[in-house]
Amino acid sequence: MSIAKTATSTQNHEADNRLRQLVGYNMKRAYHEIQTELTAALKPLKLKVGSFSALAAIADCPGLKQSALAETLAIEQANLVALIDQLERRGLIKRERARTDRRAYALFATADGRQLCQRADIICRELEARFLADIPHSDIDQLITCIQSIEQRIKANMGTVK
Amino acid sequence: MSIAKTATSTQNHEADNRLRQLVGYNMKRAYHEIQTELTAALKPLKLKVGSFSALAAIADCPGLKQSALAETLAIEQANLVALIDQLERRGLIKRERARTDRRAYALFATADGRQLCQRADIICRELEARFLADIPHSDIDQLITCIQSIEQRIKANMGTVK
DNA sequence: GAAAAATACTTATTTAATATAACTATTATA
DNA sequence: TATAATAGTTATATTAAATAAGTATTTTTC
Repeated sequence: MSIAKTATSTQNHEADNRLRQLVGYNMKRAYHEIQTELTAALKPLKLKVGSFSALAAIADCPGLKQSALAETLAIEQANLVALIDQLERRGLIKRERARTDRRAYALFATADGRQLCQRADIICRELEARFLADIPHSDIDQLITCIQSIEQRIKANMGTVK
Repeated sequence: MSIAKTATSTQNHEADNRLRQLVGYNMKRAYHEIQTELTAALKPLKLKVGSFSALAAIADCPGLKQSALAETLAIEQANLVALIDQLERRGLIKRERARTDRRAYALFATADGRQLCQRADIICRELEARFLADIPHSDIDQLITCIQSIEQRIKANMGTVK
């Protein structure tokens, strides 16, 4: 008599064994955890992952235009507007009409914006340092390189093919 | 005269240099690409990333209960209901009242469900194989291990602290 | 130089994933 | 037996992300 491999007998543990072999599934799960922690950590600054990303890019690239920012962060221009609006309302950035192109806005972080960005950046780094503790720097660099190369490969190879 | 480091002079490229040093940011960007491709690849099977995950877990763990599935996939029970409903309506899985606990449902994949799961699984693997080509298997294993350990570290260390 | 096309941003709307809260039925606990 | 906890459901809210259409301006084309 064959014993069915039921949930009870397998203790239901590791029902996602198959999925765990996929890079995508693991990345989704890990990022979800990171995102949850990061969102909580940035809350005191009234920043979210998205608004911090935008602020950091603007602070690091004064005069950046909205369209370029959207491209950099891979978000739709349309979705950027509210984000930028909020940052501007809080006095963290300002919009200036681009001199060469009156359609466009050049974005600049204010002193307040740069300062808050710096604080947020430290929070992010410290958060990551906490859960990356014990992992050698070289491994982390390698991890980042690997993840970036996956992103690049998909953007380059996919879509073009089938 | 100091030349301001404006977007024009920096070509706006790499405004996310700072963010690129963060594991989380890179993971978000990479996963977004993966998810887009995977969603498209599964579309012919009328499966999404979420429904495939649920189907695979059920197929691999016959008799799994909904609550256990939700825990495994780290999604809310409430959000699982519609997912399971759809899979059941399509005849890919069936719900059976657990004999020992009439509150609970034991979930089983049907023959159709197992077959579709198999096809979807192949699609996922082939997709990943395409963008992981050139990366040695050992590196991929290491990558997955690293990502999983990050997930585990966060779940273990965070929340408990501060 | 004028018409047409493209670009930058905005607005409004939709979709999808996720989170939360309250409810019923059943089981476990005190 | 009363109480609390669990499994599933329903309804709702929040959020991120995608889409489509509109205005102003610039670029291209004839």
